[in-house]
Formats: sequence, structure tokens, C-alpha cells
Amino acid sequence: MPEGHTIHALAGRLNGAFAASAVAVSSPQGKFADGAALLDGLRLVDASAWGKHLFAEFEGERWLNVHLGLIGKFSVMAHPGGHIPVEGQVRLRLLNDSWVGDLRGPTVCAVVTPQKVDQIRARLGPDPLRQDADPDLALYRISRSARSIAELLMDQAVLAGVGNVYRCEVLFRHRVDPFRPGRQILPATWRAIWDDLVSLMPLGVAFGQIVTMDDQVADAMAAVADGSAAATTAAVTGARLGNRFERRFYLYRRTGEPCRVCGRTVRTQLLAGRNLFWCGRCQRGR
DNA sequence: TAGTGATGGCTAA
DNA sequence: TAGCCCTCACTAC
Repeated sequence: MPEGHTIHALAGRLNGAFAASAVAVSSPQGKFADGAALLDGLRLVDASAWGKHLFAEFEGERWLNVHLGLIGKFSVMAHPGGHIPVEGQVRLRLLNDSWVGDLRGPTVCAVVTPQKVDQIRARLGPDPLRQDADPDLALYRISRSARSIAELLMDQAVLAGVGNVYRCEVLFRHRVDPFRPGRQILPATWRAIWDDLVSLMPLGVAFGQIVTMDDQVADAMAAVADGSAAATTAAVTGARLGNRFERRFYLYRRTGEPCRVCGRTVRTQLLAGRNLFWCGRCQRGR
């Protein structure tokens, strides 16, 4: 489920398991053998996320850059010691005395220089999950574009970390017509969308699932406020996440079903190669 | 049990 | 625009 929240949660898990320790790095599959050799035995300084990119800094200014793409998985689990069997195509394995991290099916897995890290970050838009994000930079790009707001929200150079689910759901939450050109989006509308993402996406990180429906959002926020989320602990121990809330959205993958607000049939259309879902009645004129 | 689509994005053409 | 990565939940049979 790799939208940005997944990668931020992953960075946290990697830090919890490996930070400040020397890590045995290998490539059981063999495709990353050269890169693994460059990192093997080095100490992990810090892992962080920017949008859907993961950056893990090792000592000696060597950075691991991972992008999960659509089907990639990176599992981080506690292990009892001894031999840990390899299952499937493990591109990268991180290992210390207590933890094992197995990466499968990524689009990107590379050792890069600090300069390259800067280069990748420079081409990404602001990430609602980062403190240093500047929403005005995204607005600048949106307000000068004739492309639809639905396309712009998915363009990682405009906004980093949002994928198809958050895109569909946040446009509905603000009743914005997904086909409206960026240049016709009011700054106040953009600001409301941004602020909403800043509220919603940390819930995705905390619970390991995308939560966008008002009732679930309220429950999730209450759980975070009283400290009972405990998702970080669950993540580090390898417990299964994403089961706390029923998987339920306003629109995403609900083609043909009634809109939960007005009852009109949820529509879908391929836009820039991805399925867009929207309500033709609720999302008009904004 | 086999088949399919997907919460991406890079790269070659 | 199509292929690649080659996982995993879900569906149809």
C-alpha cells in the first residue's frame, strides 16, 4: 500500500530496528549484489522519507534510495537468531542480531551520493508529512497549470506522497471537481486540501492504513490523542497493521455504488493511466 | 487453483 | 506509449 504514509512508517520501523547499529547488507536475489557490498557492515545513521522515496543514510555518506513502486514490499521483523530463510525475490536484506528487513519487488533500489539525494528531493513537490514542507510551492505549480487538479495531485513534482486513494478521497472531502484545471483552483481551496492532508496522512502512518471517512477519522484522532494508537510498537514487532479500521472509503473503488452523501452512482474513468473515482453531483463547481 | 488488478514511476522507444 | 518490477489480496472457476 505504498502511498507516502507507508514510506514514512517504514522509515520509522527501519530506525527502530537498525539505527546506530552495524547492519549486514546482502542481496539474496543477486540483482543488488554490488550495492549491497557497498553498504555491508556499515552503521545506519538515519532513515527518512520524502513522498514515496525512502532514503537511508549509512556512515561514510552512502545513501540507500528505495522506491517501492506499485508492488514493492519492505518487511521489517524481529527474528530469534540463526538462519532466516529467504522467501520470494528478496532484492535487499538488512540484518542485525535482532531484526531482519527484506525488500521485494521495488522499482528503485540503489546506493547514491548525497548529491544525488539532493537531486531527487529537488524534483519532488512538498510532502504533507514533512515539517519542512511548503504548500505554496505546490500552489504555485497548480495555479499555473491547465492540467486537471486530479492529475496535479498525483504528480510527485507538484505534491509528494499522495497517491490514487488520498487523491480521490481528498477531492471528494472538499467537493472539488477532479477535472477542474489547476489554474481555476482557488488558493483557499488548495489550502483546505493541504491542511486536510496534513491531518489525514499522519493517521495513515500511525495506523498503517488510509483513513478518510469522517467517523473513522474522528476515532483515529481520538486514539492518537489518548495515546492508544500504539501502531509504532506493533509495526516494529511485525504485527499486522491496517486492521484497526474497516476498509471503507467515500469513493475509492466504489464504481457503480451509490455516493455515501447524495446517493448518485459513483463514476470512474481512466485519467493519466490511473482510475479516477468521483461523484458527479457532489463534486461540481469547485 | 489460476487469473487479475493495483495504493507507481522509471526507462526505452 | 509499453515494458518492467514480480507482490499480494481478491475473484472466478
